[in-house]
Amino acid sequence: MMLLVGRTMRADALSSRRRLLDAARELILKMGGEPARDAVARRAGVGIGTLYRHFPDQQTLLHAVVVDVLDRTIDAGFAALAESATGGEAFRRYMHATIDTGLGVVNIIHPMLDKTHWPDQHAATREILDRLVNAARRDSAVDDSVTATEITLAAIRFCRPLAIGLDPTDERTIAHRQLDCYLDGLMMRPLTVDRPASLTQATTTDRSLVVRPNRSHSQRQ
Amino acid sequence: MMLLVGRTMRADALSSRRRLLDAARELILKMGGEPARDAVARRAGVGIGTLYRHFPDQQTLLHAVVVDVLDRTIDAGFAALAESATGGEAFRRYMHATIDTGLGVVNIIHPMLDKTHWPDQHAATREILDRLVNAARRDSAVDDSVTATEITLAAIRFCRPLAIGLDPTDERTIAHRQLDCYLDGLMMRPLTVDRPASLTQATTTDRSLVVRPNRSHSQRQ
DNA sequence: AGCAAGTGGAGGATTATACTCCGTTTGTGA
DNA sequence: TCACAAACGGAGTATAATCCTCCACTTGCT
Repeated sequence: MMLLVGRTMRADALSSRRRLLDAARELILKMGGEPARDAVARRAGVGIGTLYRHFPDQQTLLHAVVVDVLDRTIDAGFAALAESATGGEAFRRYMHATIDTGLGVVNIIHPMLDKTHWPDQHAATREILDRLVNAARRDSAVDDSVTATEITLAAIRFCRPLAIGLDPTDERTIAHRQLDCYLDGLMMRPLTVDRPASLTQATTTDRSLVVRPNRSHSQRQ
Repeated sequence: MMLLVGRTMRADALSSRRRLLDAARELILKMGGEPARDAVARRAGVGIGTLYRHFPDQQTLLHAVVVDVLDRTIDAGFAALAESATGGEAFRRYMHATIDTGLGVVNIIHPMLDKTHWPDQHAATREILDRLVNAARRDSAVDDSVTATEITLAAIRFCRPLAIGLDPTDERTIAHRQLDCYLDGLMMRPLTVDRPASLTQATTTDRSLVVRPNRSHSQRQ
């Protein structure tokens, strides 16, 4: 009767669970809030009854989505740390992975859950992020003004769909390309001025760059 | 009986209209789709009856939102072109303005409107964007691979709220800061490699930079 | 083959949204 | 200041979406 997660689960149940978690995550990222249960089941391609058996209430579903996303992101974080040559590369790799895992969903869901927690995953995610930021700092890929919070906010931004009806492939391509530009900008931060003179005037040969963290934003408007 | 837009309108009606347009725009950006009429009125702080008097149906409302946003963006575009010293500066300024005007709403709404158009505003917006991109290219602030389409997609990304319950001020600050990083990355694109060697290794003095448009994205996973 | 485990979806209860109507309030011009 | 058209607000009803249960049917596993 009771549905146990793990090896004891039947194959089709496992597949249903996966589809439901994916569907829920995608809908939350799209809508920016709690998705309709029917919509989750429809998108997952399973019956509504199946959804209710796996996740008796919304809390259970949202909690499972968070744990799933965090687990997958943690894996990606370890892989990035283990397989990258530099701190900057690991950091960049991790950020791209967060688009695919949908990490941003955690921050969107968080305020909707009352007193339900996931201490292990939360601590692990936080620790990995800190390690990645520290590694990137150590290699001078980013300067000390780049914080874990800033990174988290970027992850949320880039994992949300644009809501203009793009197919998933295009959506993904665009997000990764935009993230790359963002990271380029973030990683050049310590050396940038409003813009390097070499970029605005092709004539000059002066490449001395001034440290100025806040750049053009302060001069806007 | 009929509500005419313009000088003939009473002051309170004009104010209601403004509040309604702002509320609708914000909700569309937040939800990524058609907002509930009641929600629009509630957020605008006006009665539901007032909404229906101003905009008898959803089409009328959405159309008005688009025209309003485009008009304000066009103004910002002219200001950016007129008051900026370089093409790159004008371009950057315009992009920041699109966050404040909420330009991205146009692309979100577009597919919902059947056969209703706004030819003047559309043409003007397109022309200004082209002029800005061309000006930026002319000044070598961006290379030729940067297209109007890419810019439009970025505008959509950065004008959407993060959906994590931030207050409007923080939301705005974060968006502008993230956009700045993105633009830094975009504008350095022609000169970047995976990352300039000077950033990853403090030791080297070699600043010769190789042209490679696609950079790190291609090497990701 | 057999059966526990799992699925799907009809259907009734509940809740949200759409829209109208009319009594009350308010801006404006004389 | 007054008078009145213009505009406002929101109660109330119709309609639609969403929630959730229940059980007959299907399927993976031993």
